[in-house]
Amino acid sequence: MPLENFINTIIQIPENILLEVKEKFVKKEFSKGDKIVEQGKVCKYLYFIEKGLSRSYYINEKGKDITVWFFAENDIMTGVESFFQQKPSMYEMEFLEDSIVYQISYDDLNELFDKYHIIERFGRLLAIQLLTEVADKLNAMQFQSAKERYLFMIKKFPNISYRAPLGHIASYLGITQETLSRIRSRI
Amino acid sequence: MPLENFINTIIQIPENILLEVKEKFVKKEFSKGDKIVEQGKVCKYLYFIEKGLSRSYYINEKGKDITVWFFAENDIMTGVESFFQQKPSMYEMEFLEDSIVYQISYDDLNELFDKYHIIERFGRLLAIQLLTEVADKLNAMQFQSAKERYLFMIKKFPNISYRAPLGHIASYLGITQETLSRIRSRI
DNA sequence: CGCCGAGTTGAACTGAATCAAGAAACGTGG
DNA sequence: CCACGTTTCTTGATTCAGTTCAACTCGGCG
Repeated sequence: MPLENFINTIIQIPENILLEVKEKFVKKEFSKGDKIVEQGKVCKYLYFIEKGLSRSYYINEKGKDITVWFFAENDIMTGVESFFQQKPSMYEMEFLEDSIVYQISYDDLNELFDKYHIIERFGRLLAIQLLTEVADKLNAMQFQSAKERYLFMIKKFPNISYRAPLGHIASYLGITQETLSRIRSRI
Repeated sequence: MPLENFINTIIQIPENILLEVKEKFVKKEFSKGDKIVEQGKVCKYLYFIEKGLSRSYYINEKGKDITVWFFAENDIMTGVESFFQQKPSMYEMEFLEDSIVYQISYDDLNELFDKYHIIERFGRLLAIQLLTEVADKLNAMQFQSAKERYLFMIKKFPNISYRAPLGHIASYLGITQETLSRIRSRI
């Protein structure tokens, strides 16, 4: 089971606790276009994506749609600051494909954190892993050309260009759609 | 005591445990120019800065010195991936001012994580806080002009421009020293 | 059919990089 | 306390990657 495998890549958890964790994660299906977080509202769940694709994004001052992050198979997805601090979200989140996910509510997750030290540890290690990923992207954004960033992204989301519209990918990379189109045509 | 205050801003910890935590953090003084992490070596300690300033940086393919992050009063400083996964560091770290810090070793910290659930939680919440900071900078890097980024940084490190050389600040912002000099002259 | 959103292509423009030369500030030794 | 070399900062001229604006192509679908 993908969720179980994912947890195991981070930390080994005793069978009985793992069972309880899996019980708290509720399987849900979403359709392409479904929104799960709205700007200004609190993000209620943390999701594990078994199958499908989603993104977080916001509309900037100039009315432009900016993709912040993509989430694909075996990713943990949530509005981190909104979910963990239960405050209004800066971002929206929507599915780009019909998707199968497992969701856990803030209260249920905190119950697990309270009850099991090892789950708290799992949370810490997961946060550190996410931190590393964001730091990697920051580094890429800061010191690589548009083309290098595109190739860097392809590594993390190998088939994203067949799955997400060009405009979303471009804003994720911090470039315009036109520039991305030109980069692509030269490969 | 600053370290204690800092911990309290994240989570309330019982007096007796806090005492034990404080015992594990060893006070140290460093001089301007001292290196505490070298590229390719494992980062041994996590530091809390009571007074002073430091930075993490690396030398890129073209031989350019790139500042990754600054750490000032009341910041936690460490090479996150190197320290927590005990693997060779990509970065170096050095002090830019004579500094007073409290350091804790990997083993001692893990002992605390093992022993006290609440410290593990503190670690998780801290990681989430760092994650948010890095995400903020990523957002700034991606969608703001050089000038906006400079002003953004001033908020986070108010007097950095009197404390760190221009070149370090420029590479932190992802721009050249010349560009930063010009931005400054227009303010 | 004809419209509509998604992607492409072209031309002009611009913010920031690069290259190059000086000016200031800084610390170390005589 | 001054002189000298080194590091730090500024300024100018040129170049370039990527933006902007605008027109055009293509495939899908009512």
